[in-house]
Amino acid sequence: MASLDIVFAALSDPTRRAILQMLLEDDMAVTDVAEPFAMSLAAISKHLTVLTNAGLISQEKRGRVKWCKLEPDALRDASIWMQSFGQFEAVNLDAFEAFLERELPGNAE
Amino acid sequence: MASLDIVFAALSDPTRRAILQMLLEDDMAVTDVAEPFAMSLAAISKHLTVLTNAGLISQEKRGRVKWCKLEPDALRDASIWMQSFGQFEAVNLDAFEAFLERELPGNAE
DNA sequence: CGCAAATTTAACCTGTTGGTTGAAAGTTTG
DNA sequence: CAAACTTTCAACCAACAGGTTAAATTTGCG
Repeated sequence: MASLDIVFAALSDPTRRAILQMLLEDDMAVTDVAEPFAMSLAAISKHLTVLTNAGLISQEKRGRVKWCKLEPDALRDASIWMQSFGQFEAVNLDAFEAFLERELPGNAE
Repeated sequence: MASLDIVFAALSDPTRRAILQMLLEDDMAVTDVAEPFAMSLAAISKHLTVLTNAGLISQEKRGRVKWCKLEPDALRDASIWMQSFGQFEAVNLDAFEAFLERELPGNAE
């Protein structure tokens, strides 16, 4: 399990967060991940390595294409760490309630 | 409002996360924040600047002592960003439910 | 086979991070 | 006032991050 250090550092780059958002939609090949960005394939390849080391994505090579897949479990530790901040949770009640309504229809409230 | 870049980068250092945890207990002077750590006061001062720039703490000088105070609102954006990961939320249901039970007794479920 | 495609590696550059030490600045107190 | 205390500033350093380009690697295909 990647440490919080590694996970938060991986999340601190906007390119990498954008990549994660893209992978929410679907698994993607490296070349397709790189397409929207104004930087070299090599740079994107490095970003993908960082995300992989953080456990935020996994990569599977099929043929000459390497597919990138979101691994959302890695966010759990980071989120749990945040939740340890009791004072914070009170602030964020609205977001949590919205989440609950969406995720557990007819259960919350 | 500090960007996600800055907030996540601030959270990626274990010394800074430890400082935040300490400030959960109570506001603290810079010297007292530094006491448990095996590094110079100047280094801690820099860490506190990073946390301040991220909006995670505030500092108020009273006399010759500068008091550090947790500002948990800054974590909200980061948390909301994480919540945009639908697949992640499903994984984290237990933690969210535990939070709800603790925070909204008699309301959830 | 031989070329094209997909991705990584290597070498390099620049800027930033996290730490150091020593001096400086502002504040309190004897 | 002078000494002590709290904190920051300045200069420096080693290590790392994020980008580049060019070459290498692996795989698919006519």
